[in-house]
Amino acid sequence: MNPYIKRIKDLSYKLDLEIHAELEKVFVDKKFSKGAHLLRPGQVCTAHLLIKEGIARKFYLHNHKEITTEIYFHDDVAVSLDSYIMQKPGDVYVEALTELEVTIIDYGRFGKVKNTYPEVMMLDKMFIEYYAVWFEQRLREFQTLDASQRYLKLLEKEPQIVQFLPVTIIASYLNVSLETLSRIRAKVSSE
Amino acid sequence: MNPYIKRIKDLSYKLDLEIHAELEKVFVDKKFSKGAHLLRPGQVCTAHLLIKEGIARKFYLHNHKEITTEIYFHDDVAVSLDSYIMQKPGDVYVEALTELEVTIIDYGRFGKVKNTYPEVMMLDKMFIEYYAVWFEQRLREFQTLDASQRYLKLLEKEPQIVQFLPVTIIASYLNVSLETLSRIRAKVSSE
DNA sequence: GTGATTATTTGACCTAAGTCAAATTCCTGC
DNA sequence: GCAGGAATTTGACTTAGGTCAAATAATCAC
Repeated sequence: MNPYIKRIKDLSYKLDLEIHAELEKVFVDKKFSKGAHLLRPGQVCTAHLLIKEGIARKFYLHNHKEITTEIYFHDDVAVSLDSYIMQKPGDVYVEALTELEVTIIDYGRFGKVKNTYPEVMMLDKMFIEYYAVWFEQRLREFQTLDASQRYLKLLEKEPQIVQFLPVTIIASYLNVSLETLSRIRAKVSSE
Repeated sequence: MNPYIKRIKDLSYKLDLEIHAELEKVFVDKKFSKGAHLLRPGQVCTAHLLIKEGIARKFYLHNHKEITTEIYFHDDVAVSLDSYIMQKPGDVYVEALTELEVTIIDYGRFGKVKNTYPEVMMLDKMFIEYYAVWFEQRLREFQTLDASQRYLKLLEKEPQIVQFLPVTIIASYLNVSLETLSRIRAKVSSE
């Protein structure tokens, strides 16, 4: 398991029952159907979205082209970071790629629990740390790897993405054209 | 001013004297000469480095090529995030590009203050938030802009970088070859 | 199953940016 | 000021990956 995730889980197991009970009150489960938008540009991101079941992605539009920034599976948390932190309108979509079940963690209500219990604040901080390091690593991949290497790394690190999703989305996640991705796949599988 | 920086400054002005005094005790000033390495691969990043005077950068090596990830000026904070959070050996250099004065904020000693005063923990969290959003934006620039657009954006957002630093470093920050950067500059200045 | 629609692959061609090499220009120390 | 070295620019050539278009292949509705 990713050491950052492990750290978060370890701490959350240690929380006492009272805190757990308070957190439970903040959680609200909700279902979305395939293709639904859980968040759109212009909206303020007022919640963390914890994925319980299904697949989702975050993307933004650039010159009418969709650029996928993250793909979420079970236990991942979807959030438009800038919009959430500043509570200002964002510019991304969060979209259900399959039938989806999520736990919604409301900004305001979670904030209250956070301010009451330092452990919860710590948990929140660890989440941001994970996010920051994840982004730093992803940036490095763009700086150091060419298209095929990025694909191979994805295949290795997140085979579920390659297995379950159409090339259009994988290509936009790798920041290559779908034709190029198709050629990369042809080459890789012929080897 | 960047809204994230403003948020951090606003909160830090509000801290009461007691906390300020505690923080002061943690700060240690130090000078480095041009070319010095404040951090090297293999070392654990045990401090935040707050730049007081001069310019520094962070970079890593990839295939014997230096890739500059950040460039720091007055009031910026240099830290190898992954190494600092996990207190494990990192893989980056922090280098003084000029004569340099920094305030060193030790991990362990700062941690104690953080755990005593929730406001300081909050301050620390805000710093990480800034970092995460900064990385997310930088990633977007690589995903959506070509070499000239990245250069023009840098010229607009951080003219000091372009003014004071050699093309080699700017090029490695923009992730282009120095020849390409030189051609971009020739074109831009002839327009 | 069959036709229609959508996703993927393949082909031909183009362009941004890289590499290697040579030519300048800019700094230094003396 | 000048010789030597570094930094920068310019030129010629190559290449990864993009675009546009056509051909298959897969999926869905009925």
